Amino acid sequence: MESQTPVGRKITLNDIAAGCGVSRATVSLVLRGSPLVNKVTRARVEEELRRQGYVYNRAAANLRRRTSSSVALVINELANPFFAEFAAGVDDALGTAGFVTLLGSSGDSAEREHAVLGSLIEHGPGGIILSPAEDSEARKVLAAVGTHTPVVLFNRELGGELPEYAHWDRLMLDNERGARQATEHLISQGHRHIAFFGGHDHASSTRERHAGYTQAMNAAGLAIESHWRVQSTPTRMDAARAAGALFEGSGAAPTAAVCYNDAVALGLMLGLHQHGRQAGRDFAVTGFDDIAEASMSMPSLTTLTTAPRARGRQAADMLLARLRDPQAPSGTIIAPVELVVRESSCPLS
Amino acid sequence: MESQTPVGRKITLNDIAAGCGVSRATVSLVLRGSPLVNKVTRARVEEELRRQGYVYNRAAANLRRRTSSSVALVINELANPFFAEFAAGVDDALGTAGFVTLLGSSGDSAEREHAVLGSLIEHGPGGIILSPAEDSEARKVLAAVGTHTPVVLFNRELGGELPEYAHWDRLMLDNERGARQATEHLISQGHRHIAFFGGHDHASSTRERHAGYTQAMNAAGLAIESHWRVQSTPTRMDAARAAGALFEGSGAAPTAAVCYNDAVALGLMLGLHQHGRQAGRDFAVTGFDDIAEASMSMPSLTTLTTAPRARGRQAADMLLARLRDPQAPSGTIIAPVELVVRESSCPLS
DNA sequence: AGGCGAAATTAGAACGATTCAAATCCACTC
DNA sequence: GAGTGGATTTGAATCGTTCTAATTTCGCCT
Repeated sequence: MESQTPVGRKITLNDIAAGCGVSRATVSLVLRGSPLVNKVTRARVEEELRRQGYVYNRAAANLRRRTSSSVALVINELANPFFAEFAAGVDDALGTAGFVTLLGSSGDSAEREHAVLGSLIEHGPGGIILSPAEDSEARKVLAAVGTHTPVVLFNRELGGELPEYAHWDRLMLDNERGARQATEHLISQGHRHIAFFGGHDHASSTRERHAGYTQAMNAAGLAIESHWRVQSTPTRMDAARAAGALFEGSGAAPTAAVCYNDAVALGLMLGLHQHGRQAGRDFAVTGFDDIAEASMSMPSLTTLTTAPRARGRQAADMLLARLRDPQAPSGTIIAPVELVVRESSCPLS
Repeated sequence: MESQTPVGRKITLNDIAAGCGVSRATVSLVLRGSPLVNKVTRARVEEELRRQGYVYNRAAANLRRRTSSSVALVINELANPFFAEFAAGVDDALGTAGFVTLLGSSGDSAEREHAVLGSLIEHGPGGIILSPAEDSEARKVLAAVGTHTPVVLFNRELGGELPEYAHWDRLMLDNERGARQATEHLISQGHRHIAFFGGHDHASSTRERHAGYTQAMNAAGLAIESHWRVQSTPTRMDAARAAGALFEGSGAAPTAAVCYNDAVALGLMLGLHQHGRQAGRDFAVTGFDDIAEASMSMPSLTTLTTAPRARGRQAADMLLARLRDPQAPSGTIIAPVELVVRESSCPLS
């Protein structure tokens, strides 16, 4: 019997109230399952709601209650599987908590990020989860989001100083420890000439991973040649292009490389061919992220798994906790990463 | 001089109006750049907006104007790079049109999809872009979104019949033409014995691709041996397993294969080794999708690129056009796919 | 019949913007 | 100095919900 009119105006509380001879307030109470309303009235109203095909207008409700039921998620590069997984995790957790995700993608440009934040903030999200663009600055982000909306930062630090009254939460990966583990693993495979490949030193995550690598090398008493540090954009293409630089220095050529991330590692494996080497046979490679392709590549890639989907859920949970208690002291969580050994990290031949 | 109060209540039009001795209406006009307001008043108001750190409340505006500035995007599996790219494209196009993206992920479950749609619709999106879950049914989707919100379907048809009053737009891929092009390419490379490898015939996309292959073969006057059609689950593993079947028939062995998709093609290339052949040397292979790995594999894979990011922009554009003219007849766009020739489709040796 | 308290319902003012009609202002002209 | 007309400004209603304070209903007791 539920006939929906194929076409017509939007149905509001007033229509329902009029439709069954009761006040707007009562209908509102029914909608929110208040115990105040009488059983039989409730049934009558519910029937009418169904009959007219009512849909709740959450925006109006939020306006009146001065609440929000959305969270903005701003990702530096959604097309990267790592962040796509992260986004899926965020959306999952927010969804089950009854929040809706406002998506924004910055394409790793601070300028675009600023515009996106400005647009999203006008929709009044309860909070923001931000994976910053490479060159994003604290001051500008703060200007865009204002001081009323809590922020959870993921994956990267912002450039510059954040005023202390803005207490933002952080969820970071244990970059340093991960890179150290990867390096130690290569050392245990017999390698002595190990490069650090890819990424840009001005990004905090790159610096941390490089630091972990350096620590492991120092701890093992191994020297590092300057041409073993090759920077690149964190994409496969650029990494493949940059591979040659590893073998151009005057000193010893490396026999292994700790890569900034999986994309870069896959690109390096490709680039090695053009310099007469084959990853997993006569050159060892490790990545970072454990994207889906890592286990499927030839050779399969030794890397650090970061469980991006779980991180997404975690970031969402941090934000939800903050919404519940805005006054709680802000915190930083460093998520552990785990080494997954596959074929690409062959022993020294 | 722009001092933002680190903490305090949200600023509204009233605060600004009071702050510079002008009415709420005038401030509203300034905000929307109306030519009605005097230069000097405008300057004064704008200064005050900045001073108090005003942020526009779009929800309130939308309520009054009965408009919407958001679009819901529901994806069956966000973690899949193909859909992640698509989502990035959608968000890009919507963003530049001043819309915000409400994200939802259904995890390819019709049930979850229903819940997600129900939740999103309450936020009053102007329209919905839906990449349906595998088992999603027209009737249930319609019940969730109602008849007031335009829908663009992507990539898959819904099960069951859609009432004719719901005129939804569609954006699908040209499976048939793509497979035909791949086949024609192999023929032009000199191949005469060409197989169609992988996929299950009960899936509509497989049937369409297989039809394209058959057309090209017929048009070239080439006969097809029955053992040149090998089915498999569309995964690399199963494809590698099934490769042998190509060479087991009594008739001529194929020298090339059109594969259902890239995953299957990569699996086949792996499986060929075990039957004494090498893809890109003495056996030609094509894929479908142009996943990231296609260009990185050894040999690199000739395939059909679906440009998922461009599809995303296109879907968004279709929806925006529909919002501009709700009465326009609904349409279906079959997006072209493009052949990318790489190493795997070698000439007949 | 009158009174009382609990249960159920409702009127009406918010929330923060937009919009229309009406009110003001301000040179100028005659 | 009244009249005119264009340029500005504004009061008040409105969007669809929530919420407070009040009002109505009703069963039951004396």
